[in-house]
Amino acid sequence: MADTPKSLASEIMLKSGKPTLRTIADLTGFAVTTVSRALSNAPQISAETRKRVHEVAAEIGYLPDRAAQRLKTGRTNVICVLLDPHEEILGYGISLMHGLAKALRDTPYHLIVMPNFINGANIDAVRHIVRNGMADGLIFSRTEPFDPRVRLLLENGFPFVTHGRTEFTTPHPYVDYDNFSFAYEATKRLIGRGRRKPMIILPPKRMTFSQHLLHGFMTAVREAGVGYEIPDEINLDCPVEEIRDFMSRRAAQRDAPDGFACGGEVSALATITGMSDHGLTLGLEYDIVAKRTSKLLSQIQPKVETIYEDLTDTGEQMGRVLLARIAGDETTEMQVLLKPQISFPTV
Amino acid sequence: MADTPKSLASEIMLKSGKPTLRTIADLTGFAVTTVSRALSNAPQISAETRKRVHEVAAEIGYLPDRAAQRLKTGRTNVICVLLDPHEEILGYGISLMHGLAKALRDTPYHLIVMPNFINGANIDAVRHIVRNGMADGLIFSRTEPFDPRVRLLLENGFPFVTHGRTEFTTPHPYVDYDNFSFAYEATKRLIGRGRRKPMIILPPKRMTFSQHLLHGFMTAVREAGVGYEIPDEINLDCPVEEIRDFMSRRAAQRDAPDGFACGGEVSALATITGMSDHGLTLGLEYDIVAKRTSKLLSQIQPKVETIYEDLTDTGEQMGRVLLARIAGDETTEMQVLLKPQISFPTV
DNA sequence: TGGCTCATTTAAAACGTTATAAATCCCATC
DNA sequence: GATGGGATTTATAACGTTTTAAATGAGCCA
Repeated sequence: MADTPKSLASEIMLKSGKPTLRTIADLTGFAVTTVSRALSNAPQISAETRKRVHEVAAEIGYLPDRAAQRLKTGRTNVICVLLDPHEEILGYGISLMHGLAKALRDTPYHLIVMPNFINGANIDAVRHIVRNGMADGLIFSRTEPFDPRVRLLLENGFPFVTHGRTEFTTPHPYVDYDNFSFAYEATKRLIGRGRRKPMIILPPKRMTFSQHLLHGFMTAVREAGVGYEIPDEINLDCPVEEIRDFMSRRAAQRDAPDGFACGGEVSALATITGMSDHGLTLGLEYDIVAKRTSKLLSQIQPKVETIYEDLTDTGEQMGRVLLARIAGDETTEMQVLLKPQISFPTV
Repeated sequence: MADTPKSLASEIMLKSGKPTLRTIADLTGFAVTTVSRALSNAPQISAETRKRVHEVAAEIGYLPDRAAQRLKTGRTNVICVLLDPHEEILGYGISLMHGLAKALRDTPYHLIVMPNFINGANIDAVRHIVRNGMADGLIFSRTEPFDPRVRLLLENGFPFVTHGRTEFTTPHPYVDYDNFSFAYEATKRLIGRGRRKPMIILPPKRMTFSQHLLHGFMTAVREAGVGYEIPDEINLDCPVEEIRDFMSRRAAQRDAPDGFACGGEVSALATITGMSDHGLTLGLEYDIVAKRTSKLLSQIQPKVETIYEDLTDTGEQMGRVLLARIAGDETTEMQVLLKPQISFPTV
């Protein structure tokens, strides 16, 4: 452990642009191997050496070269998130990513995004990532009961966390929102306000959470013994104008619904607009209870009752679970079901 | 150039998990160097060899190892996008990223996102990326006239494209929206509808495009010789409720504005809500012309006139410009100013 | 002192690619 | 029949890290 004079230190620093293990080795007099070990806190390194190496590393601002680490270890230190085009609206995707990034802070992991250009579960991207080891873990939303992406990942033992559940018998990590409870509670509130014919706007049928929402809705409806309606023509993924037009048409017909459980803020706004085309007023002729994922709706339309889904928290939990899964941690609970905050939260 | 029998081929394939240059070399009988050259279409390789190597590579699904390439060349094949928390609303950030990803398709570039957790231009993230060569190029929004990030990047010759301009004398690549024209046109429309006291809701003053908007607004106002008002208490980054409350308060006072140029859809909705608190109706007592970046507003509130800003296109152009900048292409125009589509586009 | 163990440290190889420099080969030319 | 040169191909050395196996040194007992 040579005590390097200042001049030598700066000379060594100047010669090499970016500090590497070699730089620290030259500076301390240790071998590269020792430096590597000291920095990764390997047990066989003496406390004194470890301390000295850490000091020098901090001083010269050493940062391990990601490419070299990745090449050697096979670990990429990359988490990949698959982004669906439907996540564009109202910051859905960004909130999730923000939460993810929060969980990944102070870890070596980087977040790379792969937007899905084609519609539906993009199995090709997943296969590509798995086959070529492009990431250490995968995150995606909008699962289907027998989602081919989940099957592929399970078969290959590739770490991932879904936002949404499946119906495979093999359990896998997920962080999901309890959409049954949401729909059940939302519908009960509508009925509680005296509405006798609630309608629910569902996501496309193929997705798992569509079934959960439907189930919650039907449970509430049957318990109360009221009528109900489920539109076939529209879903939460439809363009705003289609939902609005549908509501407008429907309002003009007989036996129009008098309550709406909306799975998203946009569909709630579209419903209000469509209904108002026929002079129907929110709070008077009908009510809405909607899922709230941003601050927008409840501020713009305080008459819409909302139940909150915290997507940033969801993202953060997904990150946490994925890191545990990658680390092979068996103690962490890998399946998280987030309960709706049904206690009328204020923004 | 040995013609390898099938059995040997499969044997070689089996031995090594992931195909590498070595695999192709063994399969074709060429040296690793030759294979590398053939795949990168180096001029000194014979057409015949090149063809054969490409064939085999395609057949076994060879993909170059990113880590090895990065280690050797120093190029990361990564584009980093800095995400501001204010980009959360209405899919602003996601649209941009979608466009970016579109430009990066069929290139080796991956898109990594770094959300900004602290408020304001986060120079630390930029310094970290530059110093440690974490990416080949950088993308960010919400520039300030003398944005420290731009200065740092210019000083280091690091490739980047901003969404927004600066006032540095050294030119740098940007893709911006002509916010002067937007504000000018929006205000003229308000005046054209007979409004005599327009108001504009601006982004925080420190950002360059705030000045552009202000300038456009003032030009229109002065040309027409009408009154105007510019609120000091609120800006486009404010939470929805603050804008709504402000509008509500302002509507109650004397000489309330009768026209609003809104730089975002959310502020437009908040304005409508705030005004309606005092029984003022859009289209009757006042008008709004707003910037439209999603399908939401114009469908929900057809009475709000909108002028479109295509953020997906913006992202795509930014990607295109950045790739050209990285490639050192001098012919590509590095400064793009997107004109508002003032011709009353339909969604 | 020699031999043994345990605690540290080290040298060398490897990950998969590209760059540099050197080696072939083929053919035309003297 | 050598000589030179252009066209191809190749061996070797890196890039910065981790891993494997080997070396060094100190302490201890015989």
